[in-house]
Amino acid sequence: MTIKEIAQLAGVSSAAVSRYLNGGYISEEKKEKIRKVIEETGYQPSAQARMLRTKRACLVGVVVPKINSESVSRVTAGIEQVLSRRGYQMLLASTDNEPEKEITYLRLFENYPVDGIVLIGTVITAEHRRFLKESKVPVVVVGQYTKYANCIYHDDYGAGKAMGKTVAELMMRTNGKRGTEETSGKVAYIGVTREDKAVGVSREEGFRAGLKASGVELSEAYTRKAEFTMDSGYHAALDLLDEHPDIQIISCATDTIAAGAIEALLAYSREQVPEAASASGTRMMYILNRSDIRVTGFGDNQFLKAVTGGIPTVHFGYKTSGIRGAELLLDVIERGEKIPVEMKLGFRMVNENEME
Amino acid sequence: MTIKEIAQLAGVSSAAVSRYLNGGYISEEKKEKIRKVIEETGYQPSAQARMLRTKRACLVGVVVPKINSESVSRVTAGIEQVLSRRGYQMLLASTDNEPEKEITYLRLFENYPVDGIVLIGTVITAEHRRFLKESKVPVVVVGQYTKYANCIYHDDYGAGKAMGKTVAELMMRTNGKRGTEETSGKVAYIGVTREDKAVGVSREEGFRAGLKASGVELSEAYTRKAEFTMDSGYHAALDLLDEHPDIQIISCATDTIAAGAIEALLAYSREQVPEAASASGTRMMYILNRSDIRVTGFGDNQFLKAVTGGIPTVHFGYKTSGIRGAELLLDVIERGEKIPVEMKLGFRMVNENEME
DNA sequence: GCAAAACCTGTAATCGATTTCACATTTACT
DNA sequence: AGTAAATGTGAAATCGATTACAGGTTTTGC
Repeated sequence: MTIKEIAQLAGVSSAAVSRYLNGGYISEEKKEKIRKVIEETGYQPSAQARMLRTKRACLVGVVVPKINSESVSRVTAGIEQVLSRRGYQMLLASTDNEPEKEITYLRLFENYPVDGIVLIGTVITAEHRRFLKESKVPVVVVGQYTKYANCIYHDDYGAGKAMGKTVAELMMRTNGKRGTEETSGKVAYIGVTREDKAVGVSREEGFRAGLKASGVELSEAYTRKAEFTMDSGYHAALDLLDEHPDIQIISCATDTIAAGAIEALLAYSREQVPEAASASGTRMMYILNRSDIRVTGFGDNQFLKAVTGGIPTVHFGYKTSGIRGAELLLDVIERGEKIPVEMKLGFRMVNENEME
Repeated sequence: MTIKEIAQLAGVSSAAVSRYLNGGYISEEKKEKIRKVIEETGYQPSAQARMLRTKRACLVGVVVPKINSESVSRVTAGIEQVLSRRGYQMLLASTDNEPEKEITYLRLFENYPVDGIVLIGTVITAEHRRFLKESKVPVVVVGQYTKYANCIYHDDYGAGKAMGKTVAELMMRTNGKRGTEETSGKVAYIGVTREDKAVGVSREEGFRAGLKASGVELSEAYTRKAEFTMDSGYHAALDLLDEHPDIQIISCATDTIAAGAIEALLAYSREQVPEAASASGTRMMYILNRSDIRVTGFGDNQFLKAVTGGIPTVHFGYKTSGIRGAELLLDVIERGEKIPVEMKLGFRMVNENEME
């Protein structure tokens, strides 16, 4: 069914049908005729043809690193909220943490007709920068700082620092000491690639700074790199525990990694304490009882909080960043806003069992 | 940059450029010229115009109920694996569990040019059926049975039944009894809307059948309905625990709901056993120690398994269903396969601490 | 050496919509 | 009444690509 056929059936010109569809001058009489024909045929105009002509799709593309992620879903929820209120729809492209796929999908969205793109950033390569500079459609980057596009990012350094202080305090409270020698070397950190400036650099450096401010030094031997997966966190933590039996706190760059670390704690105890009988629950009790090994994260994952009761973590305004990002994007799309914007969002410490 | 401008710059016709791009007859000389111009300008052909003409996009749209979900992400991972191998790209639309949005996005994909659609189904309304019957583009439904499209679904009834039997056994082992009176009324079930035929009907009826086969009856007073969220599971479980202090097992329709139930157990114990001191970990120990309240789920969520050590659950071939779904879709798209297919995939019981 | 096949090329039609334009008809206002 | 403004209308141009077609050149085969 094309607009021509509809026009023919209704005995009008295709222009009339188009006007009917888009609210131009059209007599009641023809309106009725067209309405009827469309009703009968179930005609739906081709979005592609319309977009080819009008250059407007009322569509926004969002490129995300993975879909099974609470942080990502909070951001997209924020985006979706704004978009749907303003009559836009949202399409997602997941890149599975492969930066090249990111470029591919950015280009897809660029040529495909979307009015704007939100990139939930991980790493910003030269390729990314080139895209941002040359892109025909407006782009907003969420989660990473960049000069080449409007961006909204979180205060990862500040969050890291706050966590560092919290961890240092936790250690001192546990050990009842305030010296450096006694506490250093008992806190471990599982980070991510430094290519990710927000999480891999700022957050980690903030963490180090926070520790240092409280007189604790993070030793290189006590750090590991992981991917953004639970599995990867599991292996990194296991490795740490094997090598350094004196570890008291494992701080992780994300809650997902922290979940993996918790899993490792379970497995570790199974090996180390075979006499802790195999009855269900016993191991977990043992683990949780070992108050000398604690895990911290970043991101305030609700799932983790629910099933473990919560670990020290940081709440970022992910949903807010989605909301602001979408608003920024629509400003550019609809009002042609030209002034570049960089927005930094704060955070909130979430401590284990904070209700007490 | 359009093909015409490129043609102009290279001193050839637009047809020549098109042939260069798509591999038609073209002399080496012009090839070189065009290559250079494209190189310089960074020209990228408009996908929309191309598709308008060719009716092929090498794109598949996937409509999902939510993105922050392990099951959904496993399905999409399977789809993506097949698609990328065959040179297709994947676009996602998330509906946030709102069936009307599902229709909206299905229509978007239909008019937007995608070659095919995968619908990860929740409920199939009359509206859905109408779409499936009339759709211009091929559709595969994953996760629900339907007559109106190729579909791939899981053996939810069988899985439910197996879980029912497992639960019954667990109860008997705990109570050391085989009678009906003593065991009935101590197992609770948190299900979902019956509009979801797979999870809300088949899975639940299977569960009931499984229990019954072992002489246990699921009483209506011990069942609740929840959404597909942790929060909803939390409230349902709390409600159950409040009303029936004798509950021994809470079986949940999904692992996500089960996570909520575990959270409820934590909160419940905090209220019921105030003397269980507030020291971190103590509550959790208390909970896990209460071997008389257990939680089961469906879906084999890895996150849940990692941080809790695992609960009895069922593993479905989500990734496989994605793979098969994509293959089915491509068969229709590329080879015009006409024979309708219904595919039922099996399952595997996963029991807590099965390694022992 | 000559026909057939293969190789190149540009013009113009096409995809399915929107929108400009030129023109006709009403309605409103001095 | 006479002009201006508002309302309707369809033909044709347009968006940016692909491709059928018609025609020209070179290569191949015998």
